[in-house]
Amino acid sequence: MTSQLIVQVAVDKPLRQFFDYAWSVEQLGRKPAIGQIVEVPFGRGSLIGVVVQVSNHSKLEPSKLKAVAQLAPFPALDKSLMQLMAFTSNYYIHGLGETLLPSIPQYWKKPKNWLKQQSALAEEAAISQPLHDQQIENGSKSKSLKTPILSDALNPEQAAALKKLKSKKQTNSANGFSVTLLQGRTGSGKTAVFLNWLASILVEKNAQVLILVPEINLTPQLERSVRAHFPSHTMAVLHSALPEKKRGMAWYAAQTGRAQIILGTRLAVLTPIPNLKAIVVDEEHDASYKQQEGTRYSARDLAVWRAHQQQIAIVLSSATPSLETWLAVQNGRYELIKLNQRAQGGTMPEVCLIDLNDKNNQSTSTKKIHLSKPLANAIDANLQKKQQSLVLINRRGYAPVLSCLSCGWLSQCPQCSAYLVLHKPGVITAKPVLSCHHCGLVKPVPRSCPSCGDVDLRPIGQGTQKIEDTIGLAWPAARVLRIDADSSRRGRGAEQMMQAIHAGEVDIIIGTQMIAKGHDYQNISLVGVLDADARLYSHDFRAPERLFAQLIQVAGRAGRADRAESAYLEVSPKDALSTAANIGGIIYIETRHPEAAVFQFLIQHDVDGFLAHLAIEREEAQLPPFSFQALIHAEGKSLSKALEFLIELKQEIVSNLLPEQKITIYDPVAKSMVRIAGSDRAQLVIEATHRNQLQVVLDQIDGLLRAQSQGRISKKDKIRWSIERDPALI
DNA sequence: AGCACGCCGACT
DNA sequence: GTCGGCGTGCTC
Repeated sequence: MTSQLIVQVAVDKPLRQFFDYAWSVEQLGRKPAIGQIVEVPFGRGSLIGVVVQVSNHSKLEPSKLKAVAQLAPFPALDKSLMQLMAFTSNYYIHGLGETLLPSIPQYWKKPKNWLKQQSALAEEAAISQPLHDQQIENGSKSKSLKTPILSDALNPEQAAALKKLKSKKQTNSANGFSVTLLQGRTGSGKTAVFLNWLASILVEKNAQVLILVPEINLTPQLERSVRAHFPSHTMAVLHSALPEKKRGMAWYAAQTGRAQIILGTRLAVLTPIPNLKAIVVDEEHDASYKQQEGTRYSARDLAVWRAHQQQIAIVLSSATPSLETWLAVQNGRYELIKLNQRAQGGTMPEVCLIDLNDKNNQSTSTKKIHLSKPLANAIDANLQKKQQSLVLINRRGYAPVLSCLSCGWLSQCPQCSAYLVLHKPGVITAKPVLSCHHCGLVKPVPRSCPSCGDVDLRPIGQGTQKIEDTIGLAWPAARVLRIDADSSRRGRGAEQMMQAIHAGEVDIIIGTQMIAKGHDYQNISLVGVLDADARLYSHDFRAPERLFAQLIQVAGRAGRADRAESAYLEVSPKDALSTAANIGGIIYIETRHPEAAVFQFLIQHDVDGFLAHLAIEREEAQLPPFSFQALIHAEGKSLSKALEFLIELKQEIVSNLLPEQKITIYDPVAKSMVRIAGSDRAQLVIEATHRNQLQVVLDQIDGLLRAQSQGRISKKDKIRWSIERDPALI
């Protein structure tokens, strides 16, 4: 006689409890296993859940117990993935079910897709087959297929880096965990180094490797080079823009070990990869590794945790490392491998600051009113040389900081290292106010500059909205292409635009910061950055770090070596000399604060100098990574209700706080973008000096909030709340 | 989170 | 007289 088997199942509901179900081995044809994906009856319908515990008894009356209805047609999620999920759930204070289930592709949450036999699924698995198979199928040998880049194709610096990475495996054979920062400027060949390293790991039978990339629009390019490097390996690509079935099949290929290389965006870090042997996080500093909904995890941080837990090596790659990673190197927790040369021998672009305070730089032409004189002249010259120019503009979405046009004064918070943000009348009070998003200070808007007395105070970033329209008018003969975030996000449009750019069908490209990412613009010799100040002076203390990374990236685009050839082709011999002098490209940055550290280090291309500078600033201000933060978000019908909710919460937390807990709880503040989709949003910043103390307090807060809520909506005033640990944006 | 049950207002 | 508001409680 078989004893009654009970499983506990996690479901995708904002409940902390699991649900008990009976498991019939006869009916289901399999023994219960933790990690098994199941269909269970729930209420009047049914749900997909994951088994998180197996036992032989339930506290529930047997009559209330229902039975597991069906099993997903693949193995249970492996133990180490379940541990990763448990960690993620605990660390980010989000239910296990709400962490587990969103990580499973939609396709597999539809039991009608479970009917297929495993053999049929294996055939459909979305993996790119080894190239020799495709050749046999097609009956043709493609000449366009690149041979893998072998280590002897690397320059000496790359070869040394590769050797160092490979040696890690032997020296740490007992303890396979290591984190290595692969730091090198754009074009230094980081990709070739880590792909060759992965190749050495894939020599092991059945080994799987994970490559994380920031955005979808970056993937096609890297995907191509990964394919080219691994002609005889299977690969699965995972990102959220994939059609449902494709994503399901790619996930299946990873989960069943069929895919040797898993390439994906942040969500791929939560993919089951049973034989994972190495991880690469490309562009590790990139903010898109941060999930901004549901379980708000950092894929980079989870990747490091996963590598540690599985005792494997992880490589973080970046030209401009995050301060967190850079400091971990300084502390000796991570290792560093640096690439300094430009792999293809190009030179670095010159960075030129245009001081907007200087009257000589201000535009004289009415047509080019939005552009400084030096930049307008440079574009003129570039057009004559038949070279492409890229103009980066700023987009709305940055909360305006108040600035004095005559002396450069900025509305800084007297008690924080953040800037006060200008709120329009009616948002916080009837009058416009300045408010600090860190500590909650609210001040009236000064009538004149507190520093020099001038009355010409203006929000930074004002007046750049229409630049897109007017720049086309300034050069009527030029072929102007606009690229915005939306169009570049959609794979097709972006690809076509890139082709047009590469084909030389475009003279001036206008776009937001988004366009600086990922793509190579091989013919661009001039980059203009308009209104960089709006991204420098922000209520968010990480703004300078992001701006620096973006500008370095932009500079990298302008300085690619290949461009030199095409420049020679199109320019007469006489001009060739001046063009040649210009080969590294030029990047012009318009600013009223040329003295800012960001720009000064940028001129020198001094990434480490900038990071060292940042580290000192952050330590002095006791900001992350020298402290640990969390946000409590609140969203309700009115700002006052949302603020009131957080004020009460703060009082409760403070009264529950133990004296030894070194926790700072700031006053609730309105969010930069207060109103979204008809509800007002506010937030509360919590800061701790120790990670563990933050964990304890956040667990307390979670308990407190759940006690007075239904799901994630408070009973009183129906405030929707959420907790965000290690926020990337404040 | 859904979804049902349940007790008070303006209405085909 | 009912249709329907959303407050409270449950889901194995």
